[in-house]
Amino acid sequence: MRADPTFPASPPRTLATSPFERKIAAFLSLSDEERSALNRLYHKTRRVAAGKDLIRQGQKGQTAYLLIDGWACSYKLIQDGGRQVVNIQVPGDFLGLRSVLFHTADHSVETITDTIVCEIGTKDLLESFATLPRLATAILWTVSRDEAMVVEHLVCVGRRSALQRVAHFLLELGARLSLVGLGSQNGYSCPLNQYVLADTLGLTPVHLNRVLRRLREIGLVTVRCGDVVFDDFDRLVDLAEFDSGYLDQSGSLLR
Amino acid sequence: MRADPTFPASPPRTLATSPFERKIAAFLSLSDEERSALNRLYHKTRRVAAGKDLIRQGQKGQTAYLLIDGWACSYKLIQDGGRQVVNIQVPGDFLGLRSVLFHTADHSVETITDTIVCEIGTKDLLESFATLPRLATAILWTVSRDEAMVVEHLVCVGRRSALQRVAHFLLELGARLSLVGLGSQNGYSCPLNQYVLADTLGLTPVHLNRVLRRLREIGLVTVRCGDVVFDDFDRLVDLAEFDSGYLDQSGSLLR
DNA sequence: CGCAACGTTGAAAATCGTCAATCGACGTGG
DNA sequence: CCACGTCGATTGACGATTTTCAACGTTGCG
Repeated sequence: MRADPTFPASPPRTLATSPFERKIAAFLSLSDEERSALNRLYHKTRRVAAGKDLIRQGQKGQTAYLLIDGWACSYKLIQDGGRQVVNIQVPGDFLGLRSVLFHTADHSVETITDTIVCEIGTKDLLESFATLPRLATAILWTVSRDEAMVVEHLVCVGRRSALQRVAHFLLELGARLSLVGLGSQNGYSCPLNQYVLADTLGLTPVHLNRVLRRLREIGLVTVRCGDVVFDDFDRLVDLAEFDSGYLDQSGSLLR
Repeated sequence: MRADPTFPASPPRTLATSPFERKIAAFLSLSDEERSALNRLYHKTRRVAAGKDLIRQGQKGQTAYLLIDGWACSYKLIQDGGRQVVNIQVPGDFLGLRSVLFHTADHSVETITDTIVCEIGTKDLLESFATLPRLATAILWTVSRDEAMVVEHLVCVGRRSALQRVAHFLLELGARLSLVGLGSQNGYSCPLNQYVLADTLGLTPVHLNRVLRRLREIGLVTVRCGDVVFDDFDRLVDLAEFDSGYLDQSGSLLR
């Protein structure tokens, strides 16, 4: 196992108790008061089956969620029936946070596996800004980080070949999962089927399948049966021109 | 001039004095106290020549700016020397706001025309959250709206044909310019050359040129000599499947 | 004049999508 | 138990889109 700054080998060690605290631990640490106020924002915890729309594009007055366990994806529909998956969400990520300030949801969120989610009281959240400005900053950081990920996704789809795109995506997902202890440089468990991957990467399922085959044949990565196995991590990073700088925001402005 | 909700015919009438106030006027109106606190955040106003990098990817401790006059674009470089333009900025837009909370800038911002920009004291901005929570909400809204635009851009590049992509982009830009009184359903003045357009839309300049020719030949839109002229607005909206819902956030949660 | 930036075009090649079909795994109802 | 349908993965053949390479025209400017 090499010490590569582009890929954290182990999850950060923190004593954070909630998923959100864990997520922002690299950015700032909350006071006890902020911590307890935060816990009051978590409402019902719900189990949601795989393949359900949690948030529906065009829906008014939506709620936001925190993803506790399982996988989800956010996507936008287009008129011909296709869709573009904007982001894959893994445990610790917010769902629908971006458009809490919008009247109607501008995207949908669908569960990919069975999940456990936690409702966020968005009105409480906004009102808590008055007493907890550092919380406001933390939320702003979260939204900014999400945007950074979408931007990198855009770069991938706009300017990389299909081969690089797929490689880059698999590496990025691995890096994100490593941050929460669900992946390593060897690989990770991944419940995404080829249709979701294709919708994410702006490819057709058929072409994605061929690209995956090629990546497997040249000995870089194997995606099969719900597992991603990095056969040659270094060469894969090289091919994808992967640099996790936009993910690794540790040591930020505030502490 | 038809009354089409997808394209505001005239800019909103407000008495807002600063570009940022004008921008968020549809979302919330600020008190006098908030207004004056906001004005204290505006530092030096600078003139910047066309073609300069205002923010450079990888730079540490960057400043954010408000674009007062002129055009700019934010982009990310890729290793082979190419780039992906993430967004075009027009008067009233922020530059570099997304990564104020990041140690190093994750993207670059380049001026396209001669511009006038205004430095934002980002530390003051974050500190002002303590006394002005509504300002925090407004900033969060701004970042969320920017993200919504990037998401729509991603959908364009990932799932639309080159023809639709170009048409959609020209319409979106028109809608944004209309909001600040710089465009209409007839068209607008546009200083973007074909290289910038190509880098924005994930196409080669050569192919972009052919697409523009086709759009002109079928009588939809003419892009020439720094002007965009909508020859058949309705058919263009139809082709692009354009729906400005993600831009028009008027009537939001707060007032 | 000569150079540089931008726009334009043609021809050939590579990439990617579409259509159609097959295969295996899995669950469900008869 | 088995037939059947569904879902996801896979492959081939073909066609469309997009890129690449190369060249040329125009404009503006030192």
